[in-house]
Amino acid sequence: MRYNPSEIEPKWQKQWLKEKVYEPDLKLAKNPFYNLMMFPYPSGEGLHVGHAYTFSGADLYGRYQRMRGCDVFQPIGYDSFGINSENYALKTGTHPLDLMKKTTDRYEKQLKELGIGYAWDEVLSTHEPDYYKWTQWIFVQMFKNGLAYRKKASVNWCPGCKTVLADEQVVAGTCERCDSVVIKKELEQWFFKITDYAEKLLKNLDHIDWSERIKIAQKNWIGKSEGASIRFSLIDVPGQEDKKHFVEVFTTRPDTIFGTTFVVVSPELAKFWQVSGWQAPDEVRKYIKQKLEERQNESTEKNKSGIFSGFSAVNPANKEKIPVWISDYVLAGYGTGAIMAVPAHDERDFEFAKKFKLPVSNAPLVSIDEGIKKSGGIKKIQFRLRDWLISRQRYWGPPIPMIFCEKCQWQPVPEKDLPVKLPYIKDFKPTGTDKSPLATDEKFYKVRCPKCNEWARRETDVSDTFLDSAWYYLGYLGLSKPFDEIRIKKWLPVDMYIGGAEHAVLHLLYVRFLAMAFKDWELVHFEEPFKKFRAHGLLIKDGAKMSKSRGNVVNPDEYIRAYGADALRMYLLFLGPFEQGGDFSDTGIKGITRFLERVWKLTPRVILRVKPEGSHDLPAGKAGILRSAQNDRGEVEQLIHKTIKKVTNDIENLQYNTAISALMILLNKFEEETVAKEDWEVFLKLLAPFAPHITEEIWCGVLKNKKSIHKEKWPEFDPAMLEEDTFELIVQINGKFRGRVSAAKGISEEEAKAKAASLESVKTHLTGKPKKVIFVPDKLINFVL
RNA sequence: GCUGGGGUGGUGGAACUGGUAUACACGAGGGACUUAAAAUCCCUUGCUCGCAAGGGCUUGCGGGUUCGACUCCCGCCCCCAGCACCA
Repeated sequence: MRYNPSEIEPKWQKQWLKEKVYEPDLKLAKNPFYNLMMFPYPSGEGLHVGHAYTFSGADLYGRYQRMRGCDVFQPIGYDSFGINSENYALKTGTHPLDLMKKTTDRYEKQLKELGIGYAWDEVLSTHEPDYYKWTQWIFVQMFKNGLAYRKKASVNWCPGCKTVLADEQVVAGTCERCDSVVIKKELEQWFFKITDYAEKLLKNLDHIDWSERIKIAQKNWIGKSEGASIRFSLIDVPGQEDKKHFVEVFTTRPDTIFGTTFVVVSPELAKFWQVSGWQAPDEVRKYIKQKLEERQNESTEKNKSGIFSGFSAVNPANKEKIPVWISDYVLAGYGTGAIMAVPAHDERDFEFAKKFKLPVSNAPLVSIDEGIKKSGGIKKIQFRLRDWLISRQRYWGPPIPMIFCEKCQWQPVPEKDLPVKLPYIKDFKPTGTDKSPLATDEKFYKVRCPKCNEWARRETDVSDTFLDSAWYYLGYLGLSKPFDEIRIKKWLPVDMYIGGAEHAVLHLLYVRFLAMAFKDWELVHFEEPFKKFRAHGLLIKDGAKMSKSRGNVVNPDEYIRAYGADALRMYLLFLGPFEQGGDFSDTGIKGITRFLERVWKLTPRVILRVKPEGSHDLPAGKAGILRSAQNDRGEVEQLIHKTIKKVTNDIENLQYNTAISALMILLNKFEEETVAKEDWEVFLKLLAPFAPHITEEIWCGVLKNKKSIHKEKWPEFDPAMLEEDTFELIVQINGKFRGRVSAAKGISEEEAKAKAASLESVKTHLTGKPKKVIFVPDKLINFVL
């Protein structure tokens, strides 16, 4: 019988579903383990091989935990709301609602063909009213708790996606999604007050078990700076001579206060002064106007420009009169929008001073505390993190559940009226204005005020997709009641979360923020939703990222068809360390196919307990010696225990590539031997998380076991078996390897010397008496000449 | 520029706490089987000098510490990811 994955794989996939192998009892599970992986957004192209890679790696971990005796909950769903899905709908001219059914069905089929062990009973899609009812409910709670507010601000606008974006979605001045250059617009929008949690978001990073690179990215993004806020009085401001004015700056270097030679303010702050009565000279007005316009259209230039305001400030520390400049190198949205410039200690200030021939002081430094004291400043902590802009002027998202009434102002939709259903709008194209397409549907937006019952207007923007995904791990526990206390206590926080590093300051930050809010509202008992998070690497092709534009995207379907899901999964994980990613090439998959075929072929030989065919006339060599040795069994048994240890450790550390190599080594050994059935069973169990179908077929189909191998107990190694009484003594001369010799453990230096000296290769090099001998017990001996 | 990760054979990649560099695969070459091919099995395979025995060299580059360095220290170069005028 040949190994035929296309026959056995679908068979077991069906059987597993039927037996509910991957459906733990959410209420009664005794040993819960929540194994979560980032859910995909269903793109029209279907699942690609990158998904296959990450899901295989995460599934392997879950399978391992199941065999370790855990009730593993491994759910899946679709991040189906949002601009990505909507854009695809626009491209194909299909309504996203009609599209979703088709695409999620396709994903489900593909995921099942990969043999990922999901709890399909709990599958969810964020665009379904059952789900977004709770997304909206969370919005309402945010509003009621003062964490959702409206503010007119200069916000990021993506001309490609025709909507505003959060700071986190702007990558190097361009849209994270469509690469358009993001511009600034002055708009009134909904924000979530993530900054309230800046300190906690930062502090908790110290104790959560997350991939280091994600923690660092979040730390930088939150960007805590400790410094001082210092006031500089302004003198002779034209048009304001009669009043006392000052400018407040934020600095992390109050110790350099005596070196301050000028003050710089952002064009935005200058504009504000102008509006407040400052009569600026014409060329200054012109400059401000021009810079403000530029900031609308392009990301900030590094070429510093600037202009003298015409008036001065007083350095509070030494009472020196210094000029006030206006420049675009000072940001409006950070600190106070004004800085004290210390060219002697700040590269940017130095550059600016050089360009405009401003003085550079060499005044000495003082201590930070003294600097603050002398300048009359106060200590201040400043974060780089800004509030989360949550509204989107698009169609395909959960309508923001708010109503505006002229009399009562903003009112949340009463909870009993949730969900606010997204109406089916035929023309769902973004309008390009600051209004969502929902604003064209009078039936939708014309409502009664929930408070006074007068006619009012419903909010027509939808919320950011990242709000949908910021709580989905709760949704899997049951959409009828996602905050069910018993289930939450049992399953959360999530034991293991695996996903992409690209979400470091997006999803992974938002999801922590929401959990902290939930904790404060006493909905959950944890601040941190994921005990452990690991970022997987990126699967690349020919050294480059896979992308549609490069045309190097690999579809997993054809590989499943040609080699089977087991081979594909195992091959992907063999490419490199899971946290580092790998380079996909289709030649390497053959190696895994050969391996699985050899596993398949060895099975009948194990049952019959025969040596491999043709073993008698194998040439003497590694194999020949092994067979003739008396202690065959001992050596094989030791290797089995070594392999159990290695595979176990490697899975724990997500080093699947080396675990697979250890399994290959064991198989190579088995092929030279007569294998005992119990040893073979150990091997199959170790292989089961890597290749779930073939191992199940052998386990149940060939070996006639009743219970699925995936519910079997993970093998344990006996540490005593790993102890050896002999070791390979390494012999070096001048630190260079010259040979090795087997020796009993614990031999003395003298014995080792004698043993080493008897080696031919040593004799030829050991000329004369060594100056020194280095002896490392049970390891090596080094003669220094 | 800053932060993090990395640079090892023809390729993907191994290597404990400083102690045999190149595990495991892929590819390549040779052989067996076959009418032939595929598949399979066996052997070889870091580079280099040598008929051979054997020698020399080799973990991005240059130094250092050490009996001994892929591993530690100093100085550089390159690649990937993130941040980027955050005062």
